[in-house]
Amino acid sequence: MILTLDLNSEIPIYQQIRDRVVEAVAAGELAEGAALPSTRQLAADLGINFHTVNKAYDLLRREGLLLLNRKSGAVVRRDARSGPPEPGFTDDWGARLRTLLAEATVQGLDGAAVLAACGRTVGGFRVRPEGARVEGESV
Amino acid sequence: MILTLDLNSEIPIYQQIRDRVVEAVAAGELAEGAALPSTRQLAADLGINFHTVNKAYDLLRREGLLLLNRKSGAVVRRDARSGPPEPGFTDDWGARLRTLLAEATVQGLDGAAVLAACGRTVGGFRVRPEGARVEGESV
DNA sequence: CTGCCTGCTCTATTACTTATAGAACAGACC
DNA sequence: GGTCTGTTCTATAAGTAATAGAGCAGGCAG
Repeated sequence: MILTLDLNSEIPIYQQIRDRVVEAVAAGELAEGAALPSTRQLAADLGINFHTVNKAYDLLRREGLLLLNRKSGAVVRRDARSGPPEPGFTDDWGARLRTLLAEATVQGLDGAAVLAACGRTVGGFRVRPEGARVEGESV
Repeated sequence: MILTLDLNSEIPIYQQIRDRVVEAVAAGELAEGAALPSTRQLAADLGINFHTVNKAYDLLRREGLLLLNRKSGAVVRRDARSGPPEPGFTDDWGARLRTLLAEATVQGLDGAAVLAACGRTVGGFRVRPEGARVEGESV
């Protein structure tokens, strides 16, 4: 798992970690059952505090994406093939989608360009249908 | 401009105001040149502090969407027909799009469903090509 | 001219968030 | 026993969010 962060970004570090993990799972780089680095390990690799990684992992756990325990460490709990969204997710997500697409529209991207960008992005996911690099990866 | 906020949301109020204005412009409810309520007026209508509205308007101004001055008050500076995006916008926006679409993918929405949602959302914009309710609106 | 409304700026306070840090505990594994 | 794991506690410094009040300069209607 190559994880690139921008420590100078206005986006909180723990949020960036969360986003990168979500994207990696969507892209098929991390499949269900894949092990993530331990909080202390990842923190050391990224040069940040392990509490920050802990916060990111805890957020991912609350979102249903990670399974955390002393036994197995941090493990991916679901991916794109694990089943339909949990109830309540789609409404919230739809609202955020509306805001984001409105932003592009307002800035002058026409509907076709917006949809093309969406298509390109979605097409970029699931590039590794069977897991490559799912276990014992380093940052 | 009907502006509905959730004061109990985890999303900051000033951010919600910004998002609603962006969506209204994308939907054609506010066209270039349309006047928005004054900061004090909107704050009173929403039952919040005028500094919070000020912060939202200032954010919209920095994004190039609003024009603020003592003469004309708050006026919409651009809409979907005002021209192409400013340089640098698309990269940042694309990254945020990637994160958001990854989130849906991971939660089990398949590519077709995601693109359908995008299509529906974009199709919902620009419903009023010529401005209705652009001037002197209340909240 | 007066009064009012406008954006705009300043200080200030309270509460929460972010990121840091250090310490400790229980369970698993070799 | 030693080392790794997640987990939990306290603590601190810096930043953000939202509140509040005061004031200024300019436009404009009366």
